[in-house]
Amino acid sequence: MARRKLRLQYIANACSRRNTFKKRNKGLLKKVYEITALCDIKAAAVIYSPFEVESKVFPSHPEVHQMLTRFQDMPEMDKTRNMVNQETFLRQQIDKIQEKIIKLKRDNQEKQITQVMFDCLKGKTLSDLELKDLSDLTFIIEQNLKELDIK
Amino acid sequence: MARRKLRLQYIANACSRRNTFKKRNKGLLKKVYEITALCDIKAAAVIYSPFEVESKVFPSHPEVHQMLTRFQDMPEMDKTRNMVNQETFLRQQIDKIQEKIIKLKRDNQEKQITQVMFDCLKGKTLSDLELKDLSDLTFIIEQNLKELDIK
DNA sequence: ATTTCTATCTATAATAG
DNA sequence: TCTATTATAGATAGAAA
Repeated sequence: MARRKLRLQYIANACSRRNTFKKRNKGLLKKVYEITALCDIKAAAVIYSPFEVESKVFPSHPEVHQMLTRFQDMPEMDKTRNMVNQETFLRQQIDKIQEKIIKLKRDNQEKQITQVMFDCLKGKTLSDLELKDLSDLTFIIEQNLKELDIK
Repeated sequence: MARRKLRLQYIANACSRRNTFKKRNKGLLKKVYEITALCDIKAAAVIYSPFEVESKVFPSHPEVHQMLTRFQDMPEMDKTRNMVNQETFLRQQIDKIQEKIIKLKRDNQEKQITQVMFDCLKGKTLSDLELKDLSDLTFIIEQNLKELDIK
């Protein structure tokens, strides 16, 4: 029974792959149901199966269709916020790690922000800046910060 | 710690519900990724989260705000008159700060390398990266985290 | 002080080879 | 089926706001 740790790669053997798919497909749909029941949220999984004529989805097809339709109608930003697939999953992980790194750079942050502020003001006269009020300058600084990926 | 068997019903307690959602959401995404990798199929999960993370807003830095406020409060005549002096002052400050930043960057070289790596990944699609490399990538990320002593 | 969020730990439940 | 592996409930602690 010495089972090796799960290797996360394509299962070449068709029979094993089919078995794994059936088990995991079932487990996945169960998980989707559970999270909707426990947290009272809307969720759906769409799985295109090579073993079935019809792809399995949860919940019923009309409900999923409704959800996806609503999803398409959402503004672009809301889409990216709410849609999660294997691609955005990885990005979320990266974003999360980036946040941690940003935390590590906290001691540098003050100096960097000050740097940006000075860069904004460097060599500029008041009329160059064309500042109406404080918020304008704050906006400029924020833009520069984003370019530096400091946030 | 009496852990009871999972009762599959709405979790009334908001805190527990949120925790459960976050954990299961993460687990669900992992499962979706795994089944796509193992069985080479297309799958996606759409989850409407009631616990949206608040957008990261650049906090107005106290120091910056203080300086800008001081600048704004100057009488109009003094502003223009002091610009030259202020520019000189700013340049000196910039030089000092740039030296400090160079030092800090040298000290944080490892972190920066990691940051660069993530920057390279950012904005790439899944097809840009090779699918089979995803697990390796996750491994690399975890290794980097351990090296950074974040985990 | 208060609250809210996050991370981590461990025992148990659930999954998968 | 059987059990090693994985997921997660519940608790706790500490950080952040």
